[in-house]
Amino acid sequence: MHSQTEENYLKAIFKLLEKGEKKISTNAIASLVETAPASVTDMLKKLAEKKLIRYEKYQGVTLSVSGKKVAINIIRKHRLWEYFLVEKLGFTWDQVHDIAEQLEHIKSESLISRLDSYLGNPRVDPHGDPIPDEHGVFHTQNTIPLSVASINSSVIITGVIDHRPVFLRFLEKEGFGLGKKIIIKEKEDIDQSMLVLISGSKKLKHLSNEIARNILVLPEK
Amino acid sequence: MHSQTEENYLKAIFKLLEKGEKKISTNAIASLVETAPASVTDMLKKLAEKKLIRYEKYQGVTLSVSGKKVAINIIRKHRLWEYFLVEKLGFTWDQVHDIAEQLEHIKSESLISRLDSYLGNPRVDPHGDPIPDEHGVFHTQNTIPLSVASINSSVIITGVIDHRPVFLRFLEKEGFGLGKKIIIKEKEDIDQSMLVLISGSKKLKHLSNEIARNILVLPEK
DNA sequence: ATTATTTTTTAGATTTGCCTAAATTTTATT
DNA sequence: AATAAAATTTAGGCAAATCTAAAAAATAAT
Repeated sequence: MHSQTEENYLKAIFKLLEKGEKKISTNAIASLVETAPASVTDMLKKLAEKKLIRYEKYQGVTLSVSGKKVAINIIRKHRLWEYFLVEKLGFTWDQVHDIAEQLEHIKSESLISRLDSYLGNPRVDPHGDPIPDEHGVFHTQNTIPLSVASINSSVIITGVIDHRPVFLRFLEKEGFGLGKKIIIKEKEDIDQSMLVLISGSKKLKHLSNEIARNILVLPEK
Repeated sequence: MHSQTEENYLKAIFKLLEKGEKKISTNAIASLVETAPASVTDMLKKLAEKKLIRYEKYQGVTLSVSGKKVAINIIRKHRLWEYFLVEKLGFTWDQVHDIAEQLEHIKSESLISRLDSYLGNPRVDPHGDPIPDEHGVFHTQNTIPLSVASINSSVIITGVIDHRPVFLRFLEKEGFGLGKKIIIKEKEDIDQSMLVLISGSKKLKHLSNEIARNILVLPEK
């Protein structure tokens, strides 16, 4: 079995790989797991010995097949628990991250498989992030950042990039919850900010490009 | 905050106190937490410094008020999670201990209070053990071991003393689940074994005294 | 009341994960 | 290409929780 710490490192590496980078830097990992770079080096050696990552000094790391499996499983557990917390216990989407961060390390195959069925095998968590299935497969949709949606098009909010509670609460307050349908009415050349209409509502909302880039949407039809 | 290990020591001490002993021995704790006595001594010093226990060398330990509070809260969490695992996820009563042993250390007040309401504020866990309320109060019933129930009396099974999965599976297989009503038909002088009738069933079941002592019942009327 | 046994504690090490400071390597800049 | 800056690794240590072996204290047995 792997320690919680090992699992957190693998998850961090996976997230960095997912974000685009091919080779992952020590510093990037350090900032994700909130520890000193020197500690990361220690852990990388350990993970390499266990064949969970491929690692050569100064050259960055990548996940091995088994390391990737562990990482995906942690993400699966994290997202299933988040779904549980929101759908069954009534938490809001800005409150669940820290609790799921603990729950994701509970070790029991049968627990997760039962939880998955109990929840109805959800495909996405409360932030719209895909929940990998029991084989580690992500079923993703073709979403785009709201910032690149074309003018006059109609889109559905399916996720967020920024997961900070403060951002999530802002969206909630302004009516930009998951599943909401919006129409892009105007876009300023100067700063790429946009005026949008939330389906059902009367008044236009103004969104900076900074914010629009952090909202994922599915174009309609 | 306290470490998981500290929580486990406090829980162990609480359980020993609950079982009758006034002063708790190092060896008893060692066997409950499955560690060497020397390790227990180390931890006792640490817990005493934190004022969670009262400890004098060679004299055993007792819990302080704050230590007791921590212990009861861990037990509350353990039992609520066991209830969840059985009632919501469909586990059987012999499968939930090890998973709850992990879940009990998740730190979040709001999680437990929401879980408690979600489950309908249950009073007892799947083994019939009382679940302390949010103030740490146990609401107990006047149960007795089946072994001392009087002949021809009718009783309801409300709990078990032995929690080993092998014992629980035996009870389940023989039809002695929680809530079952049974009548004591005969009692052998020689070994105190008894013949009982499970309500609804036709044939008498034989129970050794050893087993009857590990079944808790509520006498009817 | 002495001796023997059991229990408990101390002493000294080990493992895991972390740290700071210094050294090394890589990358960027002139 | 040489130097400056940034990133990474090594070295040496620390804290938590554990262990074994040896010493000390408490309890039991003669």
